[in-house]
Amino acid sequence: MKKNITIDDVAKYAGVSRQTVSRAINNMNGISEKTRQRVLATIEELGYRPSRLARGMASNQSKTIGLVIGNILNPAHSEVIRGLETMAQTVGYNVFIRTTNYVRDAEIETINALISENVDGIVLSSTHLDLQTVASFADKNLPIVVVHRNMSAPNLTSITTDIERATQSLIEYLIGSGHRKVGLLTRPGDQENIFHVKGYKKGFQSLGLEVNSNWIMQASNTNLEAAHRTTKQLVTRNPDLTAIVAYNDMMAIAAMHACRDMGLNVPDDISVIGYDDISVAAHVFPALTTLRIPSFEIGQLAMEQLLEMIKTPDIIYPPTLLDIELVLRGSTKSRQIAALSH
Amino acid sequence: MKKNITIDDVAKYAGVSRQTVSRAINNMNGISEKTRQRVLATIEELGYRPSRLARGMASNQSKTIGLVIGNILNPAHSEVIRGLETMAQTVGYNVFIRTTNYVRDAEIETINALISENVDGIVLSSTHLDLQTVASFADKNLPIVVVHRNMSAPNLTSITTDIERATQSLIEYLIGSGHRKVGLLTRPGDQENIFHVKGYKKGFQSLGLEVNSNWIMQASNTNLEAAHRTTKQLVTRNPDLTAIVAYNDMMAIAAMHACRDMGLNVPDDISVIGYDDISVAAHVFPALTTLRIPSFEIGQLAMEQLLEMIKTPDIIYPPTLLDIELVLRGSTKSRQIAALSH
DNA sequence: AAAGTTTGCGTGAGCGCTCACGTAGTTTAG
DNA sequence: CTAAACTACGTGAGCGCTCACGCAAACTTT
Repeated sequence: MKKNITIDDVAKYAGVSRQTVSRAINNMNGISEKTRQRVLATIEELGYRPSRLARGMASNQSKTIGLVIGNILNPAHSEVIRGLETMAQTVGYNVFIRTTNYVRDAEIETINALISENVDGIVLSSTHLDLQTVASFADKNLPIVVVHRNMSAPNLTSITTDIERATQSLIEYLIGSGHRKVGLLTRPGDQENIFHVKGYKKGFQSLGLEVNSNWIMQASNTNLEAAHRTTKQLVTRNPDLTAIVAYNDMMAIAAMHACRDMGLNVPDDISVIGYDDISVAAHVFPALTTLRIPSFEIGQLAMEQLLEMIKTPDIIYPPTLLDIELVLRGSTKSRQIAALSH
Repeated sequence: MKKNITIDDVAKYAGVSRQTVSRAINNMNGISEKTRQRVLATIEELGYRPSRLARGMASNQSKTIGLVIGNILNPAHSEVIRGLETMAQTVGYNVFIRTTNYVRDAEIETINALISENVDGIVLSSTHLDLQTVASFADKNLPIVVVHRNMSAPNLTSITTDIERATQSLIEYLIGSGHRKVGLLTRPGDQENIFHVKGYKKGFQSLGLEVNSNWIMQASNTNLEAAHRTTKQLVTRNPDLTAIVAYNDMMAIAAMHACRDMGLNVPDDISVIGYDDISVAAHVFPALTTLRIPSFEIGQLAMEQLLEMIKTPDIIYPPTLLDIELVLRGSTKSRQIAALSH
């Protein structure tokens, strides 16, 4: 058992006071350059590492933030985590990751738990909570960054993409390229609260077309099996669909699989579109057309914003809106003029 | 700013001493059932949550463990993390995740950093470090569980699968089903240290066949682009391969893509096999034949073992070896007798 | 040259817990 | 009926830091 070297050991060894060592490691002033060098040298020599726990206790800053996320299996989520963690590591912060399986109450409980664990801030991914509830948690001592949802309040900001508008554009694009009957494979939940659904409907409406509610189908879960099953139902119910817009790339891959199972060729019989542009999207067959969400960047920016808010609280930081880009690949095909004349 | 309720507040309110409150929340004895109930009631009433930091300071147990992993992008790794975290959450432990990009020195530095952050234990995934180095970190105050590598020492154990043996069996199976020229798409590193390569060679040797070193190709990286590129080179160099064994499912998917790009049909012209059985493997086209690694279970067991070691140190815990199962899907096809007569 | 200002350092307190004791009151053993 | 052994609490110390001071020495200013 290695004895732990404390700040007092360093102080004694360097012949200075505890506080002077503290000044050296925290780059505070009130210490001469000469002393600082000497202290840093002894720190190096003794292999001293300050205790995160003690620091947290004394300063009321744990250098830890919490991430509350539905699940971590989707590679797009992993990208967000990676962005967050990359940023966090460079500034010496830790991340507690907590999964909620998208259960609302679990989110609240998790946030409370994180507070009691003295986190300095929280990143909430795709929360189900409303602005008021989230804002009630946000505090000068607990800034919150919400990801994938647009929110703003004191000590609360967000990093988002405009899924609704991007989906509307996508629908307009699909219709413009000859599609008429476009299915939507989406997640469970109240349709009024799903940007994916709202944008889909707006797309049709903006072109003066009717939306057939049979074309919208919500999987019971965002996993691949549910997506596969639901796509089969969707296609069975609407055999004349020429395109399916999935909720994300993972579900889109399962949707393509389901189409194959139903004897449909992608993209000749039916086009499939996903969201995220996860790394496999370009490698599956057919390669998946997708709306690229900059997940890594979202994670990075979330951490950056959170750090800003920790440093300077009580300011209202404007939400960040990142662009979504349509990446055309082999899973989509335009319909010929014949269809347009219809 | 909500004032933090401390243990002293609870003590005062319940009319007992600090220590009695501590006894109540930690289920220690030396407290009557009646008092315990009363204390727990006031805790509930005041909404008291003990500070993880203070607890850690006082007890020298931070209830936090560290995970050192190469990257988190592979869904198989996410599964390990999920298993670890699921287990951790049920016992109130936190996990610090640190990525190293598979750099050896980063591993050492990361372990040191985690130690200074007072973690109670460490899980090392696919480490490059040798037994001696890892064992030198392991300590009664810092048990270590190594995942995907077989190691054992005091306060050090491992959860693994026998990749070498499974690969050998796979090769034997492939040859048994008529394949003769089997390519290996593997990761960078010294071939002597890659179980994947060792098992591959053993498979041929056990059947008295020559291994052609041209059939082995190491991607410069484990990402999809490198796998795609390397597969093309592998196929170009050996146009007569009838099967490719990839390092994992992600790389196998990229390999299938590369084969298509080269005008080869999978599985008619060439079979492709991966490892892990990640969730998309069953949904890509053709569905991927793979050696299933129980990643979630590995994560769970790693956490369980670590908790055991934290509770009862200085015992040698035997390594755990989990089974690998061959999952046959559409990406493989046996070669006909014609090939066997060769 | 006296007074004010800055610079460089040290000291005590305390963050919120747990640990190792101490001490009454109660039960058990001989 | 008394000594020994619990049971149910309370008390002081301390984990390793930072914060808010305090206080000399050096450096300006008028």
